[in-house]
Amino acid sequence: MIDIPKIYDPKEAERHHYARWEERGYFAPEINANPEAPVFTIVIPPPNVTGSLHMGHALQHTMMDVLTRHKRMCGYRTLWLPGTDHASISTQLMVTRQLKKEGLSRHDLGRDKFVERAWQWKREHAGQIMRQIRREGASVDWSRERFTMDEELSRAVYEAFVRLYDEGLIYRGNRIVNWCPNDQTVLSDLEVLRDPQKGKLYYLRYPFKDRDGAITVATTRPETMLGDTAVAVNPNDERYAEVIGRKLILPLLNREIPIVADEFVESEFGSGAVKVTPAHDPNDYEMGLRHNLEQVTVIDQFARMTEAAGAEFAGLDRYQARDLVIEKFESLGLLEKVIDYEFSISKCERCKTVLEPLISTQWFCRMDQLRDLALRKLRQEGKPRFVPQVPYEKVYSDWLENLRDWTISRQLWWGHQIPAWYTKDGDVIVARSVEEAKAKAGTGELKQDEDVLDTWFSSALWPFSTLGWPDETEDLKTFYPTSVLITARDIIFLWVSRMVMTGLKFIGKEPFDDVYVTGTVLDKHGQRMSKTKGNGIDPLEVFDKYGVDATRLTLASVGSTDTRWNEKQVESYRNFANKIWNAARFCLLNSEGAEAVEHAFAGGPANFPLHDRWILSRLNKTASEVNAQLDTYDFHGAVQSLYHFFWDDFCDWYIELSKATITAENDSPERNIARARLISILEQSLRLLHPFMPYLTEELWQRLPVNHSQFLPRVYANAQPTIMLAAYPQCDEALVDERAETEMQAVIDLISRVRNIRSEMNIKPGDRIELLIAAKSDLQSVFAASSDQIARLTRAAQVSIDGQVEMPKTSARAVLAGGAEVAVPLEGLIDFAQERARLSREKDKLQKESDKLESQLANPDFVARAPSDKVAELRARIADIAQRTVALDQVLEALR
RNA sequence: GCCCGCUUGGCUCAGUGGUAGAGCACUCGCUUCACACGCGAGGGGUCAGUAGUUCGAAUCUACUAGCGGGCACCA
Repeated sequence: MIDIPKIYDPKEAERHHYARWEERGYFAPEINANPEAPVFTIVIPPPNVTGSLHMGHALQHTMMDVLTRHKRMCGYRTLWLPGTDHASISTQLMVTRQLKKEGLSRHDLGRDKFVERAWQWKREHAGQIMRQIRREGASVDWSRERFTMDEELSRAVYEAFVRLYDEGLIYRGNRIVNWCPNDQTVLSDLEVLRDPQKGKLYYLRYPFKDRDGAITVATTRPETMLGDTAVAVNPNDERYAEVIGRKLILPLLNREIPIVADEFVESEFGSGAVKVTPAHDPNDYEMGLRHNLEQVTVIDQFARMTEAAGAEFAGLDRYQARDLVIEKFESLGLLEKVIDYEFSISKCERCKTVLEPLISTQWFCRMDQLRDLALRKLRQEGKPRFVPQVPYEKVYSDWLENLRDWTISRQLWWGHQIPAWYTKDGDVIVARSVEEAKAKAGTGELKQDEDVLDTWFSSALWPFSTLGWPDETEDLKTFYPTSVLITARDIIFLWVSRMVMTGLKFIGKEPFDDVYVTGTVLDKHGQRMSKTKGNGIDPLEVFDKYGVDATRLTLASVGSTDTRWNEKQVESYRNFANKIWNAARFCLLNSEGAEAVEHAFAGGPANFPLHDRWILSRLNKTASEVNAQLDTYDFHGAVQSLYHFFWDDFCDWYIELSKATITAENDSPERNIARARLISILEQSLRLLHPFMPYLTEELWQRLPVNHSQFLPRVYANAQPTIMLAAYPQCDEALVDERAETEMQAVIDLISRVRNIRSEMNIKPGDRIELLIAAKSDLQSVFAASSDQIARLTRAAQVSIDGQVEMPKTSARAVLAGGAEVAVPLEGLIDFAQERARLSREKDKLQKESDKLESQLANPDFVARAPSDKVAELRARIADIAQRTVALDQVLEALR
């Protein structure tokens, strides 16, 4: 006899199957030998090499794997391509930290050695997240794993850079940028964090040059006044109309600065006059350009005051300088007032340092043309298609419309060094390689730009650089555009939009048909999980505690809406996994004699017993639902359909209904065919479940006494049987049987009502009862055919069925839909009062429902305007209730 | 300031014009020969509020309130 534990141990299954799938090459698209097969492609959003798996990854990977496994089983050639990105800033941060422990700075090491250390660090750490992805069960094709700094992908980066430069879409310029004084690099607008702060607003007086009095300006950053080169007012502000053009004396430095008029200034705010610091504020920078103002840099790249700030300030930290400025204004009587003020401050997304706007020379990518490509694609062809469309399509297009040029250089060493070289004369040569640069320059004396590119620049090329671009590889032709991108909403701008733009630019096709935006798993208080808050849940710990499959079901259920983490939910899916395990255990313990399971339902359903026709109908409807749900990214709905089918239909009813035949001692053909059918339904259910629960389903499927290769399409002729390559069940319309479902429902209702009587009349579970059933001809034959099962499931010793039955007075009764009645004789046991109360409650319920329906029907507008089938349906329901009410009245009368 | 989302039983969430659902929690009864990570039977919601559209609204529209998010920022 087979020995199967009562409790499913997920670790056992997780240990074995993944390695086997991977070794045998099942994840690679080549496993499908049909060159005509449709193609399904996903590229993974590359995690940082520095990172480890968090809940967001687990969520996205679950959905990607569900889709990939589903399509693979549906006969597609599927490619899910894994990889990581090099994460310039964070990796450099990590390596720098490591060096610091050795008492070294990156400059002590020098660029080459530093980069070598970074590679070493990458080799040591990339393995971790790759192991974690394996643990998830992700069916990614490891043979195509990529890293953004691989030679091939780097080639794509340089190619893209050169092409964009040659077209004038990349340029080098001197502009105001977001500078991180800690990381010592520029950041793009998207890497800036806006952090609300409680601060102060300082009102400073600037005296006129040639007359008494002063103009008051308000500022949150007094130290920047040292770099002021003007004061601006609104041209329509009458208060200041006559001072426009006059000169002020900038206190502390005694610099002469003009009063200019600019529409940007809002008269209502502060004093209505704005100090202008072109070198240290983006808006002032713009204003400075409009009025030809001098740019005086008073803060340096370390956020310290420069010589230009004056001898007293030079070398001070910006915050020390602030205090000193205020102190001096106060002593000069030029500090009008200081008020509390809330505003947002720009911080570095990674290290949270307050950024310093600085003017510096950087490389930029012009976005106007690229943006237009993306917008046109969206407006004319609706691509890519966002799911859910609301609100993401609008979020995406709104952002594109207001797009500014992208700062792509970074003052870092780890990353793609900008492929620009400078000659001694200062000429710039942009080329794919140093050799090409030398050839272009006609000289070997070149110095390469020190900076590297923003990591997102290489990520933007990911959907095609990973497939071999710029070469026209077979992979590129076959797998691009990819089918769907699954990602979190916070990188729609950083990443999704940029991939679309580069894809359209370089390939002429959008990189993916669909973009599915997942919801976010929040903590139990509704807060986003984050490292700094320390409220994150480690998916690996959840895997350990509840199993990977249960975790996957939980995450798939999140879908596209934010959901609070609820461990009880995982527990319930763990229980579901155990339920599946035990259902299979039952089937296996009763599998002796079951032969040719794949032919268990041969011969068509016409002569099958009701419960077989019913479960086939339910199974095929479920297959239909789940296929449709997965095609529309309704992960939550698919999980619900599967859960309901397996637990409620298959376990609670089909298995129970089958037991009468299956557990028979004798080796009869009826018993054996019923056993085969039970296993067949289980086998198909496992295939339906597999994309969500890969480990459990493989484990059980392998144990089934079936000819496994029968379920594998021919294109896998050389593969060992595995459920992951078996065909995904499709709906066979011929097996959808509404009549069987209606009839089965009547049987289920009957059994439920009798159980209700047993419970309410306090009949002991072990006590056998007698059932008297009265039903009209059609229902009568249905009940008659199922009488053994009815007896078993109501624990009845005897079941009598007839058209008309004399119901004993001492019986508990129930009136069913369709006018059927059931009585449970309870000689001497029945409490008349209790039974009357029970039936009255039931009658009240019916009455309430009937009243509601009647009032609807009483409305002439309803009858006139509602669709006729709705009206008919209503009438039928009323009639049924009326019939049942009459019957109930008779029973009540008899109990008097 | 602009834009968006959410508000359904104690909790976490489904449900998008026609009889309010699930899981968990709760009550009662069960060591019934797959499963106590279980089985059977129950209780519990005027679907945030107001007004409207409609024969009919949890579902569509408008407004209000609360919560959450995005974007732009006022120095």
